[in-house]
Amino acid sequence: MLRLLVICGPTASGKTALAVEMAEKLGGEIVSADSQQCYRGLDAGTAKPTPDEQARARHHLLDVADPEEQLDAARFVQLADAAIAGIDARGKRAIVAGGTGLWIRALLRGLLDAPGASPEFRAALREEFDELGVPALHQRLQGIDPAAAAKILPNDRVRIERALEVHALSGRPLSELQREHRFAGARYQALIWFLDPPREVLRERIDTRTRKMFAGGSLRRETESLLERGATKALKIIGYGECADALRTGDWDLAEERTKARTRRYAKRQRTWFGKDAGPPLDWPFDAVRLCEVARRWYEGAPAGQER
RNA sequence: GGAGGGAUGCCCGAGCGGCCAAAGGGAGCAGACUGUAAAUCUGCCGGCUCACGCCUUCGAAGGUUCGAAUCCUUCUCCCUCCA
Repeated sequence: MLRLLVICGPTASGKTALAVEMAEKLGGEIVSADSQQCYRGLDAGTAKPTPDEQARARHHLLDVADPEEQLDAARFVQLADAAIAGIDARGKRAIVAGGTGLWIRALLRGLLDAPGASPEFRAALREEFDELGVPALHQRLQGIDPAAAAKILPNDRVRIERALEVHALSGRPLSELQREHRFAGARYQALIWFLDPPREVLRERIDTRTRKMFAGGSLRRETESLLERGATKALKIIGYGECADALRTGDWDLAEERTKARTRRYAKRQRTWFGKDAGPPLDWPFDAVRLCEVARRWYEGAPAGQER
């Protein structure tokens, strides 16, 4: 089984910088596991690796879709698998770096075998339940897949719709598929580094980054371009929606503050996720030189468990 | 100088005699997560307590009342209008 180094952690924790450094020192290429950096045209707002960073180390899965397209976890796994295979074939080392917990989990453990999202099915559901409300959807799920309904809260529209969709398209209840799958099988041998800076440090880094984001003109240009193209889905991404608001209201300070706050909450969710999935975080501050040695040994076949 | 309006929990803001430790929002804290995941959703959020509960809060000090964030008096500060 192929060996990978996975660098995860909350946004602004320094994943990119560490990944680039490791790639340079170890002869590696980076596979981005980021659900927003994969879109073209979203650079400043997603803190995508800069051209300079991309020149220092080869990156994969950046700019592989347009913002109006939907790149989901399953598609990500396909693309990442292909990228990793390519890296291996070139005799290089694959470094996965990113903050999208579900995507990393999916890459490492696979997703259950179920049909993909069906826009038609979702649209029909929306139409039918527009008036009735989300709890009514939950009621329906209760009748179809009680086990799934028990685990999904009555207002969680996204999950309820998905559970209904899986059943409607595959004929099997989602809860049953989940019971069989359980993320049980490993697809790669992964050395996982969870970057988790102290709260105050992360906050400061988020503030600084957001300030620069708004001070430079790129975020604004990118947002304007999204608005022109009607790529409204991208306005859900942290920073872009706030920027679009500011373009309308002129209140840039508010937009910046909101972006900072939203980023903080996002970072918290990431911490919660990785705290569970990735185990204890790396000591902070980390020693890149030592980590480099650790990674080298890992790629050379050191047994799991001795990677620290 | 005169006439009004206002001061509420970290912030904004509702409440205008009991059902008020005080709606709602924000921030903060914790958590869930199997093809939307930077999404979606949940809980906590004055103090003490595992809890029944107890204690201290609605600018300050007095007062009315069985009972006050809510009514009255004085004081402090803020805003608007007239001079």
